[in-house]
Amino acid sequence: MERNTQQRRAILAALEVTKRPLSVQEILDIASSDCPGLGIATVYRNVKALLQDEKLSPVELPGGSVLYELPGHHHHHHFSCRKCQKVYDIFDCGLNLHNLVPSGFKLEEHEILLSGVCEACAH
Amino acid sequence: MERNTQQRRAILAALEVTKRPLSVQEILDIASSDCPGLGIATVYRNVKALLQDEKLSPVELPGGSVLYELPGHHHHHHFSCRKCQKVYDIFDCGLNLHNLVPSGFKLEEHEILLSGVCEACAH
DNA sequence: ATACTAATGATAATAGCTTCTCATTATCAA
DNA sequence: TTGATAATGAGAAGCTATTATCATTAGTAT
Repeated sequence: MERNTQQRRAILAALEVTKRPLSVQEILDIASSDCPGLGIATVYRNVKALLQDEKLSPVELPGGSVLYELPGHHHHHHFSCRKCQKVYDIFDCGLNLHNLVPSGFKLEEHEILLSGVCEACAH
Repeated sequence: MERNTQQRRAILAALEVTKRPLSVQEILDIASSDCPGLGIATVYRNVKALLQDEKLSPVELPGGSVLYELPGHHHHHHFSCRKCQKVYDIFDCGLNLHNLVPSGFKLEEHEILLSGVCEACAH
């Protein structure tokens, strides 16, 4: 059976309170204030379990880092700050790219990654 | 001084012939037919040097893999095949996303990554 | 052709991140 | 409460990608 531990509650609380995608290390740092002594292995274990239960969504960034956020949002994009490395959710999606970022944010670059099946593999 | 070795020629030839972004491992595999015995360390060394000389451009994918392609193209996007994992260049960019992919290709997903400076860091 | 030395190939070492191990702790059904 | 055991923390181990080491090879100026 699955136990409702202090550690798991602190991890979920960190994600709920922060409202943006977090790395494993960020989850550890934030949840540690609720739960002193929290170990990195426990964060990894819980993140893995939460992903399998679909209580957490991965956000994969170019460069290799993976962040996690609570699911339930509909389609949205992400804004990555060049200076602080934080990643913010962007909900509006009219594809006028400059309108996507919140006021005060400066959009400098964007990347579009398309995926699907290429011609050679379509058969 | 910089020497024009058989290995470097084979590495550049692999990128010229293939006309799509390649991973270090793919470069090794393809260039090995021109240059049997080619070592992975040599590919890393040459890729690093070519990047510094801006004779090669990195293509960073969500999930962490980094591919390399010859520069000189103007702004373009990439199409990643779900089945064969190959990445193709997409040159047309009208932002009608379905028009971006070549005929015969099936567009299933796209990701947009915006980046810049967030409000908190703008000051 | 020769000498100098940059570049190479094989492999050891490193780095960063993630998972495993295991003794201990804490949750929860009864 | 208590007993069974899932979950934890600490650190070892594993993994993957990249870089360093070093004896040997090969490009280049002469």
